[in-house]
Amino acid sequence: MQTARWQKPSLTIGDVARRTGLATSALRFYEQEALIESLRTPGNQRRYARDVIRRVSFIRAAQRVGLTLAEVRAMLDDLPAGRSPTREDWQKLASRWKPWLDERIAALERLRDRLSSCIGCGCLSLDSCALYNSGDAAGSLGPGPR
Amino acid sequence: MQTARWQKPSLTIGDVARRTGLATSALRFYEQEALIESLRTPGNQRRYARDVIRRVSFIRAAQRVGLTLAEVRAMLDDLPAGRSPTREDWQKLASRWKPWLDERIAALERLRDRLSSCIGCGCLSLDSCALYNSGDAAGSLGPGPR
DNA sequence: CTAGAACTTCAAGTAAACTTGAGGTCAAGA
DNA sequence: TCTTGACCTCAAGTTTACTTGAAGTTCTAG
Repeated sequence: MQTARWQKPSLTIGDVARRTGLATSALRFYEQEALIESLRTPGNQRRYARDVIRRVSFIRAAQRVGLTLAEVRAMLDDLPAGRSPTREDWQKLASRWKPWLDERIAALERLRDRLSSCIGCGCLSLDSCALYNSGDAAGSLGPGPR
Repeated sequence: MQTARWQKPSLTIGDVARRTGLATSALRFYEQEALIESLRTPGNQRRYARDVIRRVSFIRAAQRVGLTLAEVRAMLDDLPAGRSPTREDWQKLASRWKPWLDERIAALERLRDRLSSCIGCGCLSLDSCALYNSGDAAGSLGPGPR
């Protein structure tokens, strides 16, 4: 077990795992994918700044709403590498991604509302139902795996 | 090319592919996964009822908002196999899935609003920012691939 | 100083959702 | 009838997002 004896900004990978709820293997994977960073001790063990916990939380939150890690990386690349992000950095990130988020929210609401309206309308054949007859058909997700 | 000479409810796999925007391989895969059904010609080729197009559209809409195929199958299993779905069938399906959809919509809105509020709040360190300090950390997605 | 928990790398495995390819059959217009 | 595009099956490949395992190293409490 790691005790918090050092006041230096150096969390072990186990500390970060415990605080974020992720497995250490996932954190190593994220680092490999350039989503997070770490310093090394003389003995080659990873040490993380506290920032990383917030960064990981953000990654998970974004993933949970359907962004891929590649998309998350694209988002995080809008933030500066060395320094703390400024308001302008966030402005850029947010304006870039708000339309995407809005679109996704709208799609979800459409599905939900269609489901509900199908209950209300009492259509038995469903031929004229809004749920079905709505240009949602095409492969707007593209090919490949999800 | 298939001409629409028969008025029978029998679309070829190519017809369905064209109308839904999916690849034929995807349709075969869906059938293998028991998401859709087909009849066979004497020559062993698939023939689909028109229903399948709406069913596929539904599957894609649900997938687009983040449901896995397993979840979609669970949804569709709420609908009867042989007969057309009644209002009660839809009622059951909708009441089952509305909370899930509501939760997902809320999560997306949270992410969007946090992003926006971060712009407005002008926090440079982001230590006290709502975006970061909000019990979103834990692995609520569970282990395994996405 | 030493036991053992925690860490290291690297290779390989896994699940989901398909796609691709090989090798062959079916069907409809010229 | 023949040709050719559309269809068939089955096996293997692909991507994403990780996990698991082996084999070895580091760190720290006792």
